[in-house]
Amino acid sequence: MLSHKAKYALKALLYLAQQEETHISRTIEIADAASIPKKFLEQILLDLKRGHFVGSKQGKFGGYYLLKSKNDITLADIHRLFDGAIALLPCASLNFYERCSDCVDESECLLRHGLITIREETLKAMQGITIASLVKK
Amino acid sequence: MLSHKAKYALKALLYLAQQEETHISRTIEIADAASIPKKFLEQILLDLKRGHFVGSKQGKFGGYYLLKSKNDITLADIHRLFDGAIALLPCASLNFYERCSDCVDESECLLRHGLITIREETLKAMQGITIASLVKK
DNA sequence: ATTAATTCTATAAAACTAGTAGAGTTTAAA
DNA sequence: TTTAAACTCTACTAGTTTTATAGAATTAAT
Repeated sequence: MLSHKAKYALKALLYLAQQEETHISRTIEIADAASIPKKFLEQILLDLKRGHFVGSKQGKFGGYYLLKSKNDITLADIHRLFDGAIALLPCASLNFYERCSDCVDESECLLRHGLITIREETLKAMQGITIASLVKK
Repeated sequence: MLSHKAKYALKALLYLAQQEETHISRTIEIADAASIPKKFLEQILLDLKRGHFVGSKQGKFGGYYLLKSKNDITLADIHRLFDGAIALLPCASLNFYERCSDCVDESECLLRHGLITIREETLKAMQGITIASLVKK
């Protein structure tokens, strides 16, 4: 399941993607339009900025705008940024790999093989969903 | 990501699936073989019993055994029993449907459509992984 | 009776989540 | 140069969930 943070991030990105290219959106504007607590959204937008998905302009008349193309922001990207690994266990993860403490021999683990298959399929599906594809629907 | 409970449940089921059909496994035996805290495993096995995946025999020489065929226990089943919805948001879930409190018009939600697609693909993949398929690898 | 097992309920510590608070910084414009 | 409006940053908190642990009750075989 997605955290609220990830869900709010996606809603915010969808909002930004629907504005004109040159438009700069204030936090409060996004928060109101997408029903997101403003102070919470502030943190989320900063995370999205640190992830180089959005850019910001500070000061009066400042705000946020899409930095990456909406075709290049995938569900997988946002999941990883806010909720971490796509895989069901760290030992089956590409970007968040970690060994299981209770694992004797990883290469012999029956579970891991299946979970890697799942990760491959889920990742492919999640990379197929972009902000652009969501807006078009 | 899977909870430890779900992971332990899968490891326990894999252990049971590798025993002879008539064999009854004690909790401590499974716990030792699969490196699972015994008292924690007790709860998990009870959950699996209530979910009709395993059966039990009480008293001396009692223990647990597979109730369902290992071909009929899927990763999706275990995920749902211990970790709930397969979908990334409750509004995109089949078995754990719930409306988003911040949603104005669900049929208009851009996010939901994409998440339903993901759920369909993930579910199909997870239903393809059975205890039997994991043991065979 | 005794032993060995499951079953049940309660508890507790740690981690995580969701959200809030408030001070600081930056920028545009009057 | 002052003011207003915005982003930026750090800390905090309340609540929930997770991961167990403890111990008593029940069941069944010998």
